[in-house]
Amino acid sequence: MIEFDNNLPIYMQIMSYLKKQIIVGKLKPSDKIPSVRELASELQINPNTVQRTFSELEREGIVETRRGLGRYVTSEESIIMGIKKEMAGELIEHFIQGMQELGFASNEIISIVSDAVESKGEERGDNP
Amino acid sequence: MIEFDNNLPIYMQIMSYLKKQIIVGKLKPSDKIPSVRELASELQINPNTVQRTFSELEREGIVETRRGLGRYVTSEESIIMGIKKEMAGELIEHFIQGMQELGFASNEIISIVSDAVESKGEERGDNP
Amino acid sequence: MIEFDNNLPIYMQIMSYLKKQIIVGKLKPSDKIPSVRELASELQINPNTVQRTFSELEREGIVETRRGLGRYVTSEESIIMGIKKEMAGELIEHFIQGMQELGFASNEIISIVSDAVESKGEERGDNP
Amino acid sequence: MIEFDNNLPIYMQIMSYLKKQIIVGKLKPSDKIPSVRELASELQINPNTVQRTFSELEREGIVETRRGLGRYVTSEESIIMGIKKEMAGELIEHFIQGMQELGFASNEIISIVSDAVESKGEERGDNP
DNA sequence: GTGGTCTAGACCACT
DNA sequence: GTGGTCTAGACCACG
Repeated sequence: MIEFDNNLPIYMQIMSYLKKQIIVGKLKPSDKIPSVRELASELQINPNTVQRTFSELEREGIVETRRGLGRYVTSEESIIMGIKKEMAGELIEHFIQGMQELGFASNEIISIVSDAVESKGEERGDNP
Repeated sequence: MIEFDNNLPIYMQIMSYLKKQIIVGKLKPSDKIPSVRELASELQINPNTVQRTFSELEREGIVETRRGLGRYVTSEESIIMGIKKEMAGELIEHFIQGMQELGFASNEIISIVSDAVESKGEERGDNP
Repeated sequence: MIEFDNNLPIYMQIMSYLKKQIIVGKLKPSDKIPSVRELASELQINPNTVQRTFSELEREGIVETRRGLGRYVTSEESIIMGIKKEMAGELIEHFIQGMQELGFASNEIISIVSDAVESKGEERGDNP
Repeated sequence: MIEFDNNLPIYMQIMSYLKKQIIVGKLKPSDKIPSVRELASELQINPNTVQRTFSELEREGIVETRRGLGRYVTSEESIIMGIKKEMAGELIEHFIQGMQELGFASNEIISIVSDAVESKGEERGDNP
């Protein structure tokens, strides 16, 4: 289940949710993805909104439609790797540019990140 | 001059631009800030939009209006430090959560950031 | 093997494929055509889809069913000539109207077509 | 006013109509295009359908949205030339491939086109 | 005023 | 069953 954040369009939140599912391997290449109606009722949203999500994902080459059968995760792993790189690249770019604009020096940024991942890790028990 | 990104409200982009100016010290506490008309014509945007920017900044305590005199950056440095922390905190939170959702481990995140700040630094000649 | 274009119904793509086979003489009048099952497994599609293709072709008088024997290309050559004219007419009509709507003059259209058929011919070695 | 053809989605028909308007210069670079509501009421269709048309045109870089102001034809003429080439290229490709699959030889295709543009021209009085 | 999103519900073609 | 399109109407943020 997804918790929706009111500031971002729902269809984008589902897009990014599904992309992450694919990237971390919970949805594998050539897997069937839920139908529009299925996902809509599961997420308690309108089928049109789900439809839009899927259309966009298809435009990006991440899912493929087989007429009358349903939608499938693309079988081309290169595309999936591409999305991962793209999403990570955007995160990094946005983060570092933002920090530099706030006046943080390179070494400060690195040490802040180090501290943050450690405390995050502890939260999730990654750091026994 | 600001390059506007169409996905974000213009007034928010100006807000964050002005906040950064204050944080890095280009606008100092108690400095006068440009009038609505001035800024609007400089940025080629609707005065209403600038007006909204200022209202929001005022709501956050970052600028103060002195009737008949104009608007000024707050003189309370604690507020400015607060904004800096807040903006940095949001950046970090967003970044690390995003990277973890993409499946990156803590050490990967740190090394990616290290690489990125280095190459960024070189671009700008920070690393002689 | 046919490469399916997802934008057009599969049954129509097969229809047009079979019509062309007939027009160019690879399937001759009174030839037996493959059974539904055969064609379906050959093209890796649902038998229902093939069934539909055949029904439509039958409706147009292009194939005939002989009960218990199978389906055959019509023996009436006039029908075949008719299809050829019809398909060619549609192509031409669609093409010329489209080009004119794009603002191309008559002489431009002719010279573009001349250029195109020449380069196409070379590709296939028609122009030794 | 556009006459809608039931076989093609309305939003696509409007897209191609607007593209043609731009290509032939009835809509010029940087021209404002009608608002969603305007065009919807003019064409007697639902605003959502127009909205979709515009979104797609924007994705293709043909129109630009200025927040709160409206939509404008792109000012980059290179994009417009690109669409013209693309649309013409598709027409030609589709036409010639189709004719060749029907068994027409290169010289036949050329003479058929010549005949067709002449008669078309006469219809419209281009050939006094 | 503008565009962007969403819901609700319908119809259609395809497999 | 599947996806694709469309209508009707609503709400919101933006300028």
